[in-house]
Amino acid sequence: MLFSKTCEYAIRACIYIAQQSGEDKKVAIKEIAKGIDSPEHFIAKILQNLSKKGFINSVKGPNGGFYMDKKNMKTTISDIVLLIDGDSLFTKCVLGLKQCSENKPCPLHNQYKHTRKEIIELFRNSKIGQISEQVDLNETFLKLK
Amino acid sequence: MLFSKTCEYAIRACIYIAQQSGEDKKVAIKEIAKGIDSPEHFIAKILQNLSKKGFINSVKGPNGGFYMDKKNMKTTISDIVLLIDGDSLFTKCVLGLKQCSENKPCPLHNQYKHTRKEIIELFRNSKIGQISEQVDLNETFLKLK
DNA sequence: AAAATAAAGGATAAAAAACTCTTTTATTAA
DNA sequence: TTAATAAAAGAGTTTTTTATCCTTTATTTT
Ligand code: FES
Ligand code: FES
Repeated sequence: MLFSKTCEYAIRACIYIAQQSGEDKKVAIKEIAKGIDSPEHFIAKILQNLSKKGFINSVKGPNGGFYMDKKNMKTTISDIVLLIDGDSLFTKCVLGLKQCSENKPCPLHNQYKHTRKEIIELFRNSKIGQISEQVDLNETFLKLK
Repeated sequence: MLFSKTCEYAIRACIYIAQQSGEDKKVAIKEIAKGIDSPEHFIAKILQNLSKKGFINSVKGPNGGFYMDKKNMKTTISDIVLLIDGDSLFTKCVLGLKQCSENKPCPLHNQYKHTRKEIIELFRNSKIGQISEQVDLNETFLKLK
């Protein structure tokens, strides 16, 4: 498993919010939970955190909810992963050595470093705004029926 | 994190046993724990499991311990991962959708599938026997200092 | 045969991750 | 200005992962 459950939900939620909302249209927790098929109270906590860190925007009260402004549309998958799971996936030794380095590499280091670089690039190049468009076109999905 | 802690220890332990042991020379739990810098009682449990599944060989009593026969030298990292962590890393959706498929792909599926293939290949092509030789030559390491 | 050794097995404990519930605060609309 | 709404905040529970301890079994050496 690359990501924690929390991180999976966070990414799906961000994409959903980007796709469903606008400055005027907001989406409520309940709708998000349904839209990405996640536990309602759990995603609530995650959204709270994303909001506090400024990754998504929120408004309380009637007609309130979550939305994503232009700036936040540029957030990358990498940004979200770093916020939720930290940089372990990107920097830590795949076999759990205290640190990953070229001097004292683990037996998988030399092959794995290339794959890891690819992973990092992939997530760095994936912007929420652009991804949400694919979902909008029904090319990709955030939950299964 | 790609692997569970259990899986990291299991891989390191297998490589250590392959490198240190032979049909006549066996290594004890204590030495293994030191050699790969893992909790002694925890690695004991893991070795028990690896032994039961036939991934490593063991002998009880004085001068007993763990070793690895010719056949087990051919075990791959992939085999160990499948035993300990199951196939989630290789088959499950990276964003946690109920299933990963081409029909209903998640937003990361199309790029990620190539990376995943690389990961799978990398681990399938890494044989314990061959890896242990690198460690023997001090080219790669199982613990830091 | 007895004592010593080392893994196997089983039960438990601590920590982290996943998930839930209840109360409070901000905002809006009636 | 009151009632309703929806997120924020905080506390709590459950489950899984990580780790430890103790007893039993097998083997070997004395
Ligand atoms: S040292 Fe293990 S991945 Fe770099
Ligand atoms: S559907 Fe998500 S990785 Fe294939």
